[in-house]
Amino acid sequence: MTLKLDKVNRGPHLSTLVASSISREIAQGRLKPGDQLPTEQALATTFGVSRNVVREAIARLRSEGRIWSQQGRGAFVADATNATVLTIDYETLQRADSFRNLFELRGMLEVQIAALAATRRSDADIVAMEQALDGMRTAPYGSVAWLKNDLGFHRAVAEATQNPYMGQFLVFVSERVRESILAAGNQQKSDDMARTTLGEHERILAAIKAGDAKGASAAMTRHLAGAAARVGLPGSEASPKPVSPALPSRLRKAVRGQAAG
Amino acid sequence: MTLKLDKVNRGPHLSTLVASSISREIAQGRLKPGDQLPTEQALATTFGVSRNVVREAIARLRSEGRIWSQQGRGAFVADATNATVLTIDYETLQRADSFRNLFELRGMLEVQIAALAATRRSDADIVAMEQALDGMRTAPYGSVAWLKNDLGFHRAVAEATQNPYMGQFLVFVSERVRESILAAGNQQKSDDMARTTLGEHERILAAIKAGDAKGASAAMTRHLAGAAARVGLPGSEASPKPVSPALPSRLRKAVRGQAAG
DNA sequence: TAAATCAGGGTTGTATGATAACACGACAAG
DNA sequence: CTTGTCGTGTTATCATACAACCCTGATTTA
Repeated sequence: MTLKLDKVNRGPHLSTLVASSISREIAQGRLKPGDQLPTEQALATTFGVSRNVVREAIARLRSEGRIWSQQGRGAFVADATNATVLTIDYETLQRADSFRNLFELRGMLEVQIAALAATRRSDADIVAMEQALDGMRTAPYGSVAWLKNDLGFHRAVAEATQNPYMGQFLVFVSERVRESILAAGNQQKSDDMARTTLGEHERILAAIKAGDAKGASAAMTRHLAGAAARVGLPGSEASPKPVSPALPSRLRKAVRGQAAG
Repeated sequence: MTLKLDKVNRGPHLSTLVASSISREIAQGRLKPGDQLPTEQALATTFGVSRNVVREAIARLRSEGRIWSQQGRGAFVADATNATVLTIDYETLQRADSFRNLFELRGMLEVQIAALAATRRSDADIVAMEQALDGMRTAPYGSVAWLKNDLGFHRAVAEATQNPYMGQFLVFVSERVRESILAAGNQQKSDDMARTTLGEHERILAAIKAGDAKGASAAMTRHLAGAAARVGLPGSEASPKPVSPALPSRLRKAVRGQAAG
C-alpha cells in the first residue's frame, strides 16, 4: 500500500497561517474594503499566538497591498485594486483548467513578443538567444540545464523587445506554467523531442534575426503548439474559436493550445 | 496660489526600509542565489534596529519568494525564478519610460483579449459590460466613479474570455498604468473627452456583442490610441516599428502608443 | 575501526513586557 | 466657534528570554 502523506506543511511559520487566515477572511468577503481589523492584541489572543507573530503576518499582508495600517489608528482592509503584487497561490496551480488557462495567457504573450522582438532586436539580443540555444544543444533533454537555457531563450526574446516588463511578465507566467506541469507530472521524454524542440527554437531565432515579424510569431505559434502536444495538453476543447483572430487564418489551428518550452 | 503638498510618506516603517535594502542587495548581485544572509542579530546591529524589525522584513521577503529560511540554519537567497509574486516598485513607476512600456504591455493584452472575448463572451458578460457603460454615462468624466466603471468595463471584457488570469493580469497592469499616470499628473479634462471615450467603448462592446473578433481588436486598438493621446503620450518616438505586425497594416499606426482607459 | 550517541554552540521561531509615536475624542478656556 | 490640553487606545519599536532546530565534534559503544 502506498503512503497517503498529507501535503507537506508549507510555511510552518505561525505568521504564515495567520496571514492566510486573515487573507481568507478578506477573499470571502467577511472583511470588506475599508473595514478595520481587530487590534493586534485581539488578533493575538484569538489566534492564540504572540503579538509578534501577528505583526509579521500584517507586515506580509501590507507588503501585498491587501491592508494598510497607520500608527495610532489601526489596520484597515485596502481596496482590491490596490494590490501591489500579482500572485497565484499554489493550490489553484494544481487544477487542470488553471494549467490550460495559464498556457493560453503565455501563448498570447509569446506570440506578440516574438513579433515585437523581430522589429526591435539588437545584435546583443541575437547573441543571447544563440548562447541559450547552444546551452540547450549540449544539455540532455529535460535536464535542469536544458530547462534553464530554454527559459533563457524565451527571456532573451522578450528582452529583445526593449521593454523590460515583457520579460518580467513572461518569465513569471512561464514559471507558473512550469510549476503547473510539475504538479501534474505527466510529461514523457523521448529522444527526438530534443531535436524537434531545438528545430522550433531555431526557426524562431531565424525569423527574429531576419527581422521578419510575421514569421517570428508564426514560428512561435508552431513552437507553442508543439510544446502543448509534448506536455499532453488536449488542445482545442476549451477554446473552440481561434485564439488570435488577428493572425493569418492558416495559423489559427496551431494557436488553440499552448504550454511548455 | 494653490498648495503644492507632497504625497504622504508611504511606508515609513523600518521593516520596509530593511526589506528594500536587502532586496536591493539581491537585485544588484551582491547577494547571489544560495548565499546565506547574515544572522538576524547581525542584520539588526548593522541596520541599527531591533531584531523584531529585521524579522518583519524577512517575513516579507520570504512571502515574496526572494529568500527562504530554516530554523536552526539561517536564511538563504532563493533562485530568481522562485519569486512567487510579480511586483513593480513605486520608484520605477515614476519614470517616463516605464510608463510607456507599461502602456505597451497593456495594449498588447487588451487587443488580444478583446478578440478572444468576442469569440467566447456569454450573455452575462454582455450585461456586465453594459452596466459598466451605464455607470460611465452617469458619472462625470475623470471622477472616481467614472474611473471605476472604466476599469470595470475592461475587466468585464477580460472576464468574457472565460480565462480568469486574463482579468487578473490586465487589472494589475492597468492599475500600474493608472498609478503611473497619477505620478506624472499631466492629464487634462475637456467636455467632449467623455463623449469620445464613451463612443470608443461602445464600438468595442458592439463588436464583442456581434462576435466580431477582428472588429473588437480593431476597436480596442482605436480606443487605446485615443487614450494615449488623451493622457499625453507622445506616441511613436520610442517604437519606430509597428508594435503588432500581425494586425492589418491600416491599424499599425494607431497601436504605437497606448495608455489610459 | 566504525557506528551510534550525546553535549555544546549557533540560529531561527515564538513569547512577553515595556516604551515611544501617533490618532482621536472629550473637555475646558478664550 | 476656535484653540489648547489631556487621557485613552493603537500601532511601531525595542529588549530580553526561552524553545526548537541544525550542525559539529567529542565521546561512547559495538
